[in-house]
Amino acid sequence: MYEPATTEAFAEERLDLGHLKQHLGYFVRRLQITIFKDFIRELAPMRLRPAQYSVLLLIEANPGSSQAAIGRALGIERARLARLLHDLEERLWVERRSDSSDGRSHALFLSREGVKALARSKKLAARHEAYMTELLGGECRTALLQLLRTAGNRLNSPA
Amino acid sequence: MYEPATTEAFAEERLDLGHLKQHLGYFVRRLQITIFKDFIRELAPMRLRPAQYSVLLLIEANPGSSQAAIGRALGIERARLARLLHDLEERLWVERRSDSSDGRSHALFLSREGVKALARSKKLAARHEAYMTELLGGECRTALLQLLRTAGNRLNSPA
DNA sequence: TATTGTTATACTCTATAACTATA
DNA sequence: TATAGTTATAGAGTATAACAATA
Repeated sequence: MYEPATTEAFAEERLDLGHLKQHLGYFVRRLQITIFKDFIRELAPMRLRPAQYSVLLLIEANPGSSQAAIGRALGIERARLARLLHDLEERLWVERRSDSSDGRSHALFLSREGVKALARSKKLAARHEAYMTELLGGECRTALLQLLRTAGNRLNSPA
Repeated sequence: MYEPATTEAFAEERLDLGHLKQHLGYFVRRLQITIFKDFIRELAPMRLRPAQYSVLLLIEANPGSSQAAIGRALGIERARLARLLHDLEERLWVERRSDSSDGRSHALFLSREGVKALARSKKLAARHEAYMTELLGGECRTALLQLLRTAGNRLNSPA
């Protein structure tokens, strides 16, 4: 009657997610963890975490921005951003210059080294994206990206 | 020429996300944070975090499961799950009984109080889902849920 | 040897509060 | 008074390693 085999198979069987299957947050969280783990693994040679990478990209796209503006755009608390930038400044990748028009603000720029480091990081990030695309399938990834942008717009526009 | 107004508007303008717009992980992370914040806010009366809630749901759907099985299903490290369950056991919501067939395992069950607490929590979680649906739009939410489940299956099936 | 569960440690991220200096 | 930036602290989540008990 294959009882032993059946028992073993049962032991390996996936558990029922139950009511969790109805929760968007559960699937979003699992996907986010998977993506970040792979990103962190791929970017490990640059010792760059996702938040640090996102800050570099925003400074690149918006040179001279204040810490407050970067923090608002990325949803990073100013206290945390201050320490994060301190680290990037120590690596000589980011420069904080005092803003002439507002003595409280720092204007942020990438240094030459920062530009080079970001270029290397982008190549690793592209490998990460390629691997995720391979796992998810190109159509699935594209559809997800589209939907998530829409969701982001709807969640942030009223604010 | 409206120069002052233009300057003010520019100061309030959203920054360019730059290359970040190409990264699935960025949008997934932002959505996950938004959803979890609302969940935590709504479930605050139960002092229940997302991970704790997911564990309760899995025990409900799979009574008698071991900690190892629950941890594998949810991707929670056994070390963390041990402390998480210790807390739920202290509240008298979860019971850990020794498994007769395997002396190493604990079989997990909801207590009567646990069942009641979970029922109350589900009502709050439903309010959270309703609010998120309101923000995202029902069609967007349904499409997202569908896509995220597909993504989850593709990411977990090879493992 | 491998697995289950526990304890402990360290690091990241998040959330506050308190403080300064500027506006 | 409000904002920009800094520092400090505490809590949650994650990743390890080490250990005892059991398989």
